Amino acid sequence: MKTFSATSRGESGDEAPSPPGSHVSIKDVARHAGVSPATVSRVLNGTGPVRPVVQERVWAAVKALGYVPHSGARSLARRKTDTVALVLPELSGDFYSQLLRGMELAARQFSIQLLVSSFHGDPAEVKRALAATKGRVDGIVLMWPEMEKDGILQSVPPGFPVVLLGGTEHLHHPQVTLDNSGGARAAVEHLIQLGHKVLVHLTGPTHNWDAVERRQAFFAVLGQYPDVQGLEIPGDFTEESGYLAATTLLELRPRPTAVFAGNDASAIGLVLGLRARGIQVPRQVSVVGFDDVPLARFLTPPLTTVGADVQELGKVAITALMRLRDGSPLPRATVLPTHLVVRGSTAPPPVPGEGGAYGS
Amino acid sequence: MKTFSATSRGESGDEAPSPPGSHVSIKDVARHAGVSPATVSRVLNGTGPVRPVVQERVWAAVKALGYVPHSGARSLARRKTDTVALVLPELSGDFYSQLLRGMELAARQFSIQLLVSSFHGDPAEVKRALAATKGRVDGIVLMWPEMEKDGILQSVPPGFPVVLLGGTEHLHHPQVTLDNSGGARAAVEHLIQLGHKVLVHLTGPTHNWDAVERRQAFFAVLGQYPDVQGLEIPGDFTEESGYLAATTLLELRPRPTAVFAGNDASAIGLVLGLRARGIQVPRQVSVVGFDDVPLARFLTPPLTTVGADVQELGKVAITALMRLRDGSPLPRATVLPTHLVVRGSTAPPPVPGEGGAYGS
DNA sequence: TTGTAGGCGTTATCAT
DNA sequence: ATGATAACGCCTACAA
Repeated sequence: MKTFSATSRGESGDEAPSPPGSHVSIKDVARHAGVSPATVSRVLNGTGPVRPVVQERVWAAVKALGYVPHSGARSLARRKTDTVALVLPELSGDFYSQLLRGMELAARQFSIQLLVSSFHGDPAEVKRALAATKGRVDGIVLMWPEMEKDGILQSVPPGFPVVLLGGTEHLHHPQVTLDNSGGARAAVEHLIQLGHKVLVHLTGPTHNWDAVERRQAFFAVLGQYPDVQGLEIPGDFTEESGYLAATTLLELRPRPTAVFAGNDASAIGLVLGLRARGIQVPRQVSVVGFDDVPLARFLTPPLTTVGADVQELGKVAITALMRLRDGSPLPRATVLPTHLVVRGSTAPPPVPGEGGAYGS
Repeated sequence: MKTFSATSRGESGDEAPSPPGSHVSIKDVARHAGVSPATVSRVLNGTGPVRPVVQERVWAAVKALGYVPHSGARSLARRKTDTVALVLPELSGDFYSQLLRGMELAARQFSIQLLVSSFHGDPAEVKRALAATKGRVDGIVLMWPEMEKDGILQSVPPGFPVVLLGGTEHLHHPQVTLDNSGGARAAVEHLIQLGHKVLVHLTGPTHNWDAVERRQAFFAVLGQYPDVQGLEIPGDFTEESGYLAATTLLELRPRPTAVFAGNDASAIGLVLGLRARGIQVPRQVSVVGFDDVPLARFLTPPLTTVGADVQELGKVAITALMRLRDGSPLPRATVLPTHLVVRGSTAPPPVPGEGGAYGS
């Protein structure tokens, strides 16, 4: 039941000072200021020469009418939207949360807007999302961690600015990624340095690019240490798969004393599963994760893991996209560093005879 | 140095089958199909009658040229963008993460896009963000937890669909909120039921609406229990303020045995601060938070707190906005339930003489 | 320095 | 059933 008196303009400062129902356009401003729409456009955009007196009049009209430019029309005319699309697997979770924050920060710097969408692993959704961005954005940041591509980028015309986020090596677009290999190597070498001789890798999904890179690095490092044995247990990055892996782990022979999990979620699940079976971490089994989620430091014991500046990742992605848009030269790939965070879930292997060994 | 052979169409299925550099419009499709743009528009939108034969021809042309509609132009012509703006205080953090997820889920249902921005407490940013949405969106979800308003909504014309998220009672727009009062009441009553006689409320920022509501509820409940005493310590929702509050708490006389913190972050800080001073939770002091962040259950002891379905909050906000847009009747306010989650950080007060009391 | 006119890519109203 | 034509709101040569 909202009502407006005709004289309510500027009453509480809470609403626009314009008469209700009116959609004021640049023409209205022009008329009110006694000039042409072109002139209004010029003073609004600071383009072209306009006499100071006229500028005053235009601004006055703008304020009086509460005029706000129609960005849609503006975009159409300028062929530039000042908006970029973010097409991500998910929006929730620590990782995406940080990523979004970084992107938002960068977006503010470049004065652009963010159009977000997530596809939850569904290729059809990706295509839909990408198609929906046509004519709405100046560029796209796409994160597609799956290995298969098959025409994901159909609807985006060649030459349109696209930056790939995360490990999708297969498309001809610049990409920004985290150093999965380096991080994984550091993690595995840390375990080896501690003296572990039988390591297990709790893998991520086989079709996930990050998971594949981490797994490859795991075995690559082991290849350099002939006296160290490497096994693997299939997982899928979920906490549950980690929990279940605990059972599998205990049946393995020779008995692993350390696990490099594909990510923190599964590492946490593993720790929980191990504890449920009476196995102590890190006394009997060491565990290292990947991601350094906020929760990692609150776990008991605090989780040793591989961290990265995800916020920075987001910033870099946006910056790269803006470069692309502006036609600046751009490296085909940008790899951001990862670093090992040693906390409490890793320790030297139990010494035989001192009761550290588990099982019968 | 990207190059395209003229015959690369449909080669890898990775790019659009159209010749490079071309921006195909509805006119191109029309020409290719030997019809008028109007007809193409009709078959694309399923509006108006078109002979099946012609439809076939049009679709063929669409596919052949890899045509994708220009949503910008579409929006301008239809005066409908199928996009809504989300103007939030932050994008990162558990709360906003969940909120975003809920909104994204609902957005998918309504086939709309999400334009997001955050303002980090800066009123100027809010105004900028809101102005930037003009002509880009069909509606706005605004979360403005601060008490002051002063023309935040200047740039949005009266009658434009806006839904307020969280406690901002002052604007003439429908709002969707969580039941702060109910949750706070439940928390305080839980402590009283446990037998506590001296309670402390660790407050949030004085200018924050949620904080104010929770504080009011705290004292409202105490008003009903003459034998229970209530004190307050100023905080600001940060973990640090909670940590510092521990010191203040220990100096209070009479000695409080239970604390109702304004949110989880400060509750966690408090628990940490208490522990650093050798005070045991919950044996010596009980603590209850608000929000039920994921971390709460991993704390030692697990935090008793007030939870809510934040994802649902997001869904409801979007749904409300869509209703508004479609002119459906809408309640002025929708309050979503909160619920107490009893975990390990609350217990009966220490019995004097049994060594539970702290301090000298 | 300023105005006029055409166009951005679609949709919608009228004729035909 | 289909095709001109006029918006939608703004920008930008081109003229004046």
